[in-house]
Amino acid sequence: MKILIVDDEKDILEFLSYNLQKEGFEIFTASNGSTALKIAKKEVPNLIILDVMMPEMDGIETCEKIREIEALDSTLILFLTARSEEYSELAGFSAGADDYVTKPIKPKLLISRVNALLRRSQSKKAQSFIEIEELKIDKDKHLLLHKGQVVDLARKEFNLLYYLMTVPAKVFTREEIISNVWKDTFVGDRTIDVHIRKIREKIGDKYIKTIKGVGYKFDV
Amino acid sequence: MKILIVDDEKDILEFLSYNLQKEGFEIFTASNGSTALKIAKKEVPNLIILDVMMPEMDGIETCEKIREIEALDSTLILFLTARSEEYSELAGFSAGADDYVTKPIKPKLLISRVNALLRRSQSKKAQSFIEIEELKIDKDKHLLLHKGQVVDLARKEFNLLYYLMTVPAKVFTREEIISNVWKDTFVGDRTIDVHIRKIREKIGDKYIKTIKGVGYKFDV
DNA sequence: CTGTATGTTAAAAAATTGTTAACTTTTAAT
DNA sequence: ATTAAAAGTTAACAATTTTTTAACATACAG
Repeated sequence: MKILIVDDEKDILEFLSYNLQKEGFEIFTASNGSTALKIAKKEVPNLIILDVMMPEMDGIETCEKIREIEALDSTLILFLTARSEEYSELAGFSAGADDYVTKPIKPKLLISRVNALLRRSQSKKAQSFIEIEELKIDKDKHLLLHKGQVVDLARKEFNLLYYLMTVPAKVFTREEIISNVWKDTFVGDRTIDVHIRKIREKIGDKYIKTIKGVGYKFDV
Repeated sequence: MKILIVDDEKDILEFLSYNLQKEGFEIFTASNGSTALKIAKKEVPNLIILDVMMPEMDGIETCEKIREIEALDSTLILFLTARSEEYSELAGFSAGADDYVTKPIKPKLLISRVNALLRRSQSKKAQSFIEIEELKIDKDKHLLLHKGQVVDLARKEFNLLYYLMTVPAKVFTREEIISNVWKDTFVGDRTIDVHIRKIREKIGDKYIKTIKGVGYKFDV
């Protein structure tokens, strides 16, 4: 794994190089934005650690330039910021950063963040919504759209439908449904049926199918 | 751009004033921490350059006091340190500094760092407001406009609304809200409800939606 | 047909949120 | 430093919605 570290302060470059090299990463360094761009183009690192604060071309600007280079499309960018800013305010994210660490840098924390980032990039980023035919269900927004119309579902109804939709066409037994949607509370079988009915009332009968003697499945 | 320079040595004050004035900044000076606080409160400078080593109230202490003043929330602080300290040990960052420069001061370096800092704060400012339909909320100005009219929100109300608006349509759980708006103080669920109610009183019911069993979301 | 599984309904029970007012803390002004 | 005003928090309870159950109806496989 190649990591490019960009900072105008030699102390920090050495400090980070030392700590990351110890972890077995291949380290490149640059002390300003334009050098960083050159090295990045040549080496195509997996991760670039960028100091936000640099004279001339600062981290944000460098980040934006990097994001314009197609070859560096899957390169991760981690920012070093001086003071902890609120996540949602951090300008770096809009410039295309993937994570940030605040100074003063604790080597252990940095290393775990670097590893987490690289691990995460291996697996695809999970989408928060599932879209099947005329139905779109979004867990983050807790929103169900049916033919573009918002459908109001209570929490259990929502969770149940979402669960069925996670694996379309698979039949879920009531047992599976209870242990996944209700977790550790016990409910009778009829309870599930009632919820299914309420969902059907709201989105129509065609989506949820009953497999007699087995359970329910979401299917189109 | 207003810059407040704080140092107990007159020579340095003059030296820095001269160099920064030449760059077109509006300069204020103070020779000790308590004077600095008074001037800072009155002038609300964009940047404060603080000498770490001062008799009585030192730079670190002054910095902490400044950080407690809400009006100076977006004021940047740059430290002057006498000798290069081990980077990871620099106490200034934990006190809320944004950057530091080591003595002896090279005017060119200082100016480029000052410019980099101010540029950063500008780009932060550029994305400090969110506008959705008839609502415009500006974090820096702590200002909410509803149909072009100013709406007075208390601080917590403001922060809560701003937080919800950062990701429109996403449902935030009370847990998320508490850890982001209240940070590390514990409050009961009812407290959030009360704040939500007060916001609704001021901007109407249509914007903040309750997702029963989940949380609240901002949606149009 | 018959027995079992599922559908349906309404009502009870439980959970969640809304609201008010009292109280505490913070902030700003003197 | 004192004090008044504003902001923030909480408890108590009301209102609302969700969830569950029980009872009974219906469907369907064999």
